[in-house]
Amino acid sequence: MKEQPLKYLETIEREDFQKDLISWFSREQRNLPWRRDRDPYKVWVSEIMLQQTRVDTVIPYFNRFLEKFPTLDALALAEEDEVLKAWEGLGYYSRVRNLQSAVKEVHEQYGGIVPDTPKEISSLKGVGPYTAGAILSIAYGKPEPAVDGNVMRVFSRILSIWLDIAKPSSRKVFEEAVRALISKENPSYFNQALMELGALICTPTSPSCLLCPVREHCRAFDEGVQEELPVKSKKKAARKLNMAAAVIFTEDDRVVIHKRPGTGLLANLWEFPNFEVSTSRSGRKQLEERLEADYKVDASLKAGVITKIQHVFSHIIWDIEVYAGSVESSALNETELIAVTEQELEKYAFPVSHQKIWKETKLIKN
DNA sequence: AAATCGTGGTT
DNA sequence: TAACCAAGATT
Repeated sequence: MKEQPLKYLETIEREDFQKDLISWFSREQRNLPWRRDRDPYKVWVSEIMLQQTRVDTVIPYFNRFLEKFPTLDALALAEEDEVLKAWEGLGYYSRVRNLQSAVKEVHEQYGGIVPDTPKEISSLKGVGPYTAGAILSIAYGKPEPAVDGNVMRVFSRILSIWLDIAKPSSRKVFEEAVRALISKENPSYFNQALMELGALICTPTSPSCLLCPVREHCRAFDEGVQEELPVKSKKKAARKLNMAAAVIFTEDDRVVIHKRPGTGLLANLWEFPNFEVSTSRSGRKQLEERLEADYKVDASLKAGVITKIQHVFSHIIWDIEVYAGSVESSALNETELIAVTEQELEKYAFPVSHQKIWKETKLIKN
């Protein structure tokens, strides 16, 4: 016998639930820049930025991004380096490369109009099940589920669903719940209200049940188990990597940088030359060897470590020793390394770890 | 299914 | 402070 995760679904008074939820959202929703209109392009940009990212972090990025790329066509025609620069510091950079790729597709294949069918919109790069549902419901008023972490948390409590929400297979169960309960009159507010509720009231720890507009519909509150839900397995710890980075100046006081590969971690961002190193030997020696082996560049580095920087990713921790050095600018010809002025550095998108490297180097240099 | 892919804020 | 968390998608 299989446990029925949606055994309480039939007990929800659908019309009452919708009304309580939507009227609360109508009263209490935050005034956010992407809620000023329903422009599918703006909704799209906001949804991509908000993936795994807090509202307060996104707001200034969203405003700057829309200033720089006000329309879908403007983004489609922009240079990728400029787009990455606008994303600098937001993280998960493949989001914005996929976004621009998809926007180009809409520009060329759909006449610049974001498609409004699940099949077409889901085929766009970077648009998964959540984002497809969010755009379809918020921009086009279609009754499609948009199941994110908030929605899984809210419904795990309301319907007392004890599935592990960290498992990919769980999402479809929550989508089924949303399909059964979503308002056909206002799917946009219904979906947004679930997320707003998760963000403001039905929080991961210490949910404010006494302020909750749908408390009377909540099975977990009824049973006093709201703090036990949702069930979420933990992911394994990040692994540490020892790195060494070199801030290398040319005789005319330019700085040597390198563009990362187009796939993988921090794809297409710029960086100071750096390598994984062994702790058993001098980081300086290993750097010089790798600069020669990988880039055919004969640079000379100073002996001491300038500074140590730690940078934590989701799945990796970089411990970086930073060295300074110099090179003849003519030695960089025909290599993957380029030398730019300090002023020009500002135009290149760097990961935060390398922003730290430059900041610390400048502090010590001056 | 489990890893990969960033960063900053909170507990 | 280490762990956890935040409007996920891709491989």
